[in-house]
Amino acid sequence: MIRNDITGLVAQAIHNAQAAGALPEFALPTFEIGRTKDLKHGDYTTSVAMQSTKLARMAPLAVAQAIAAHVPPHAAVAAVTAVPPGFINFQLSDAWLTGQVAEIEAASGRYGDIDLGGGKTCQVEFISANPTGPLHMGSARNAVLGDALANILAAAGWRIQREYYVNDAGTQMRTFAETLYRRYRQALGHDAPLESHHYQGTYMHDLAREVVGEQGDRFLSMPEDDAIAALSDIGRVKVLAWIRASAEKLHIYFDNWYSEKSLYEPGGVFDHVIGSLRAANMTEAKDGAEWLRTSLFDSDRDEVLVRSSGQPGYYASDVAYHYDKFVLRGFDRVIDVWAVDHQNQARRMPYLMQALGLDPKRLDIVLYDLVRLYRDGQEVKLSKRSGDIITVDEVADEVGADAVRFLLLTRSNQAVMDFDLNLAVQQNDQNPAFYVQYAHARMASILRTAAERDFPAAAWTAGDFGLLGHPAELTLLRKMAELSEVIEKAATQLAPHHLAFYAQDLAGTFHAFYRDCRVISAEPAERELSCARLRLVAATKAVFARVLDLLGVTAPESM
RNA sequence: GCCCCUAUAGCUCAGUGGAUAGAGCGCUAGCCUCCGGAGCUAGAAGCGCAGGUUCGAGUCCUGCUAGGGGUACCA
Repeated sequence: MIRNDITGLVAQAIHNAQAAGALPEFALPTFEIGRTKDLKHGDYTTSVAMQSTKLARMAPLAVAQAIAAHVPPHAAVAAVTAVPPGFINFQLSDAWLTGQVAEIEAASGRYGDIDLGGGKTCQVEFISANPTGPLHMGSARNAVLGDALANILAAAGWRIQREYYVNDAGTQMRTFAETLYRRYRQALGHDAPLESHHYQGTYMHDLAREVVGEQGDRFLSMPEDDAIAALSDIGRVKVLAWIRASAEKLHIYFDNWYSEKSLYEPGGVFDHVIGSLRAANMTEAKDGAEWLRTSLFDSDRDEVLVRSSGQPGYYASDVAYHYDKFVLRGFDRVIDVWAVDHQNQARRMPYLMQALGLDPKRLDIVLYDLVRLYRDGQEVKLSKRSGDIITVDEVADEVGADAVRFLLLTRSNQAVMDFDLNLAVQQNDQNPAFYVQYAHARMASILRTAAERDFPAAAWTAGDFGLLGHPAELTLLRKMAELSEVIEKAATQLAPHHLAFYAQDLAGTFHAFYRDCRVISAEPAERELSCARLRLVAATKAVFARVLDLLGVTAPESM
């Protein structure tokens, strides 16, 4: 990307200035090229001169001037200026900016992609809600965050796999199956009251009736434990189908569904990993349990792998599952998306990596904060236990998948988020999701209108973008040229919200262009300019569609 | 108690140690002979408190206040 070119120019300029005697010899400090806030300062800026004053034993502005005077020429750079107190500013050339139209076209929908990943593999594991009920809105943030992250990392050069980890091995699953068994008996007219720890939601009734419809009463004659085991499998499959449908409603498609239970099959991953941990002397028997010796690392305590009951603990699943991800399946990198209430678990993950002999940096845990739902100004409490839940399906049906996704993505991860159901459902200018979609629809409309007014695509696809030069056109081109930097920031910080804000910026910039520059002109003298502008509009539409695609929001041709 | 996160405009939120802190909603005043007014322009309005580091702090450090979360052989 162009910013990297400028970084290289600055390094070269310092070297040149030193060779010419304009600067004393000193080691190149680490410096960054930043975006300016105001165009009057150019497009890019660096504070390297101010950082080097002590090294150079010169006034900051004098250092800046010496560097600026030795920047090699570059086609994309129109001006390099040194200004008080010591900034060096770079202005992009109009020719480079207008040339981005051709770059966008050549990228065919992948404009702004970068290569941070270098084609390495990265698994993004997200949602992973217990398969004990429908997907509720608490999981929607996880869903949208994980999916957008996967999109963004793919644009940043990683080969992505999306995985759902099915927590089908623990006591939650057992409780679910017991509940289903009782509801099943109730559905057949038997007395089987629920206890307080069972799932109270009405969906369990529906599930039980469905099972009765398909399987009849055959589980009544079985021993209770056998019936519960059978119902556990049947129920899990049905609930996972619900979850899959809900995810698809939000435009989310998983490449793989991984069963926690499968870790514990005889001779399976767990047996394998605990064997190698024992061989490496990484486990220790203590108080009747078997512990992973994580205190060998930065932790101040060990963690239980096998409880004194003989059952593996939860940490054992984490160990075995991540062993499978890294060692057996060979992912170069793994990202787990977890709610902030798992923060303590997240803290322990690096120790697990070290115990397995893996570099902890290959694993990122993305924590996100809670979502508080509001309706009519009142907070809507979510409680799966009491059955008082708001499902993803309800909200997606009411609000639309695009609005859900966009609104959930316009917050940084680690901030408690208020989600206003009333606001989201409004299909008007109060809803930012519609603001960005409207911009895309407007671009589509301009191209349609052009075709009706003697500007078919064939007339302008070779339009001369060198005719572009109006400030509003250049501003629009500048904004589009930022995309690769936004993708880099979002990918590096694992923070998709940067894309959501960029989408709003880009929409605003386009609307300003639309106001200032008439695209379709009937004047013969302006026909060439119209063609150039139509080409710009088509390029903008492509960039906008790309951004919406990364966010998982549809780009409508009309609305 | 200890640990983590958060605190920016009336509201919901952005803000990679840099130059005059931004956006949407709401409020005020304007803008359609002509490509989509679901749009645009202008205005009022803000970094929780106190120190520190730095040439420079909304951003880094310390303390305080307030809110959220976490501190099991649970999942």
